[in-house]
Amino acid sequence: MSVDTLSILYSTFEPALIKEMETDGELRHFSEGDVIIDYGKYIRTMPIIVEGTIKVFRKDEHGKEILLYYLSSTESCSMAYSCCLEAKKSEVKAIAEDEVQIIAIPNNKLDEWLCKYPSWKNYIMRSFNERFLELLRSIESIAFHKLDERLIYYLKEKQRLSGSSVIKASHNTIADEMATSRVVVSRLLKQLENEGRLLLYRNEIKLLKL
DNA sequence: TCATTAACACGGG
DNA sequence: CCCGTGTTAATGA
Repeated sequence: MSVDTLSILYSTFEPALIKEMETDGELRHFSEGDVIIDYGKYIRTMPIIVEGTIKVFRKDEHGKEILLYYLSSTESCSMAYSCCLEAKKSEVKAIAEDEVQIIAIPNNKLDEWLCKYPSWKNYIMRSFNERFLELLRSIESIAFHKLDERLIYYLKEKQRLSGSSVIKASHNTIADEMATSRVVVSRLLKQLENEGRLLLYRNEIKLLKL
C-alpha cells in the first residue's frame, strides 16, 4: 500500500485497525467508466475510497437511471455496508468517475471491527449520516426543483468534486445522469450562457457565477 | 405548460 | 467523416 494511501487512512483510523486492513483488505483500482458494482449483484466486500470519485445510480421500474450521489476520498457506501451484513443484492449501480482506488474490506470483518475499534464504529456511523444527508439533498432536488435548478445543483456538485470550474462533459452525458433529454440540457445551458453565468465549449463548460 | 422524441443543419476535431 | 451542439416541430403528460 502506498504512503499516500496510508496517510489518508491514518487520519481516520487507529493504527491497529489499519494493520488489519492491510492484511485483510484488498486494494483495487478502477478506471473512468468502469462499473464497480451493478444492479442485482451480490456485495461481498465493502469499499473504502482512497482516491477518485464514484457515482452511484438508481434505476426505476422502467429501466430509467438517475444519478443519486457521488462518493469521494475516504468516503464509503453505507448501501454496501448493509448489503454486506445480510449478503443482499445491490439496489444501485456504481461507476468510476475518474481513476479510482479502493480498499475492499471482506464482509466478515465488518461486524468484528465494530466491537473492536471505536474509530471504525465512528466511521460507519458518520458514513451513514453523510449518505443519508446526501440522499435527502438529491430527493429534494428531484422532487421539488425544476430542471433548471437541478442542472445548477448538478454543475455545482461537479465543480465541488473536481475542484475545477471547468466541467468536462457532453450535454448528452449530463442529460443521462439527470434522467432527462439532451434537448432540455442544451436549451438550459444556452440560457445560462446568455445570462452570463457560464461559457459553453465542445465537451466543456466553464462556470462563472452560479 | 413544459418535457420528450425525432429530425435536421452546422461545424470542429 | 463522426460526434457534439443548437433548434424546431409534433406529441405527450
